[in-house]
Amino acid sequence: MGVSSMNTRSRGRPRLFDEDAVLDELTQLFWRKGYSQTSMADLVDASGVHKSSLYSTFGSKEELFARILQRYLDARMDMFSKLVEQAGPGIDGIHAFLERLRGDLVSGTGQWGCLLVNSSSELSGTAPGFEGFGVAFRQALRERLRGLIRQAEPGGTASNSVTDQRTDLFMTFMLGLNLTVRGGADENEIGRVIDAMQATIDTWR
Amino acid sequence: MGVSSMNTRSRGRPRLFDEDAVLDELTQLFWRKGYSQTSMADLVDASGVHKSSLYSTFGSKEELFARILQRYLDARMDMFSKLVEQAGPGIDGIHAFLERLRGDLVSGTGQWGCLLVNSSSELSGTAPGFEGFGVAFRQALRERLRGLIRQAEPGGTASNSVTDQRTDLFMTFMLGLNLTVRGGADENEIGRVIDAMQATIDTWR
DNA sequence: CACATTAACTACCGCTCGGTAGTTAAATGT
DNA sequence: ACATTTAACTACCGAGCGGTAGTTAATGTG
Repeated sequence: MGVSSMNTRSRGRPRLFDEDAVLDELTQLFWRKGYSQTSMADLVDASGVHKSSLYSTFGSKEELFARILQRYLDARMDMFSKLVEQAGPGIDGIHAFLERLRGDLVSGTGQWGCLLVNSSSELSGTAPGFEGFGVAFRQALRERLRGLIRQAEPGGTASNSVTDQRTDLFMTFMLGLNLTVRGGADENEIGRVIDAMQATIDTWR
Repeated sequence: MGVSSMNTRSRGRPRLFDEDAVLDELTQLFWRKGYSQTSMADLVDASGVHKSSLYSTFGSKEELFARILQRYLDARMDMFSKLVEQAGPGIDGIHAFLERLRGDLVSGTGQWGCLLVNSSSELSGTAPGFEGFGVAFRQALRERLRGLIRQAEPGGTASNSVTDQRTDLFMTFMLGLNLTVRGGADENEIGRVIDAMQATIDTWR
């Protein structure tokens, strides 16, 4: 048993593309255009991977999208967890959290909103197998946001029910903000909306 | 010139279908399934009107949808204007407004969210000719909500900037609420979200 | 080397999509 | 009665859709 046993590659011809890099590319397409407006031909063009390779690697378009959604969910929840960590304690932590978002929403992929939010809206009422996912994603998001709000009350001054209410309000605000951004709001409108929430959060002191 | 001159029908063969009734029917389809997931075949089946009649009456699918969107916008803004009237003055008026919504969102067409919100999310980043519509619709909605919030401050106790901030917050909340509803939230989750907003509004007294 | 395994690549399939030409039917105008 | 106008209805089109069979090209294994 030499070191070569560690370096065991899979048997046949090796992949010419990096799976993660391709998934990143395809994620952006679905994110920007939505599920049903993105064709397999689009995915082929964007990735440079031939169609049958996509199918043999990821299965059907629906399976591919399900995997991309899960991947995106994991990444986004990790990101939120870290943002909550970095936010710091106290009401100022929530302020910092929101200010961090402000910069991300006006350019780049931020303009497309959140893939989970968009998909939860698009797939409702049509897609089989995606019904429960909107509920699940909001639960995951709520957990993180509850952590953010909870650590803003170091002395335990707020009751659980107050924390829960603030969490629900904050999450609903986050959803609405994402929708505003995706709906084509300019930097001014986005700024005003965030300012409005910051003012409300300030009353929690 | 007898009375018959008042009863002047158009020259050719009369329509067998009622245009408004058909538009109502098609609106529900687009509302539930979204624009791109609704095919012309779906529209034919739902309306009972033959395909070429739909085309000769409404033009292309895109034109038909644009008309339905405008129609829906007008109807919804009328509805909101009336809801604001009925709400009455004071903070209790806003409470009443929200309570009125609570019942509408748990069943029937309310479960599908708002066609304008859904479409503003779906059409962003793909649809040509629909870019500015999300901004326009949020402006129209904001005007109504500003009226609601303004009439809750009879003594002029709040400055314009405070009114504007509350309006932005309330509108963002409304968008998030619609998204939550369309995302498959049950009556409990919807109730909690509305409760959270009611609590915030109560601090405006 | 032959062989098994896996991926790249080509070519194609059946179906649905949005859209339209052409014909028949029902009303009005002269 | 006859022409005109408008709508209902039939039949069809080219393009794009998601998906697949079959072949060629690399790799590891014996």
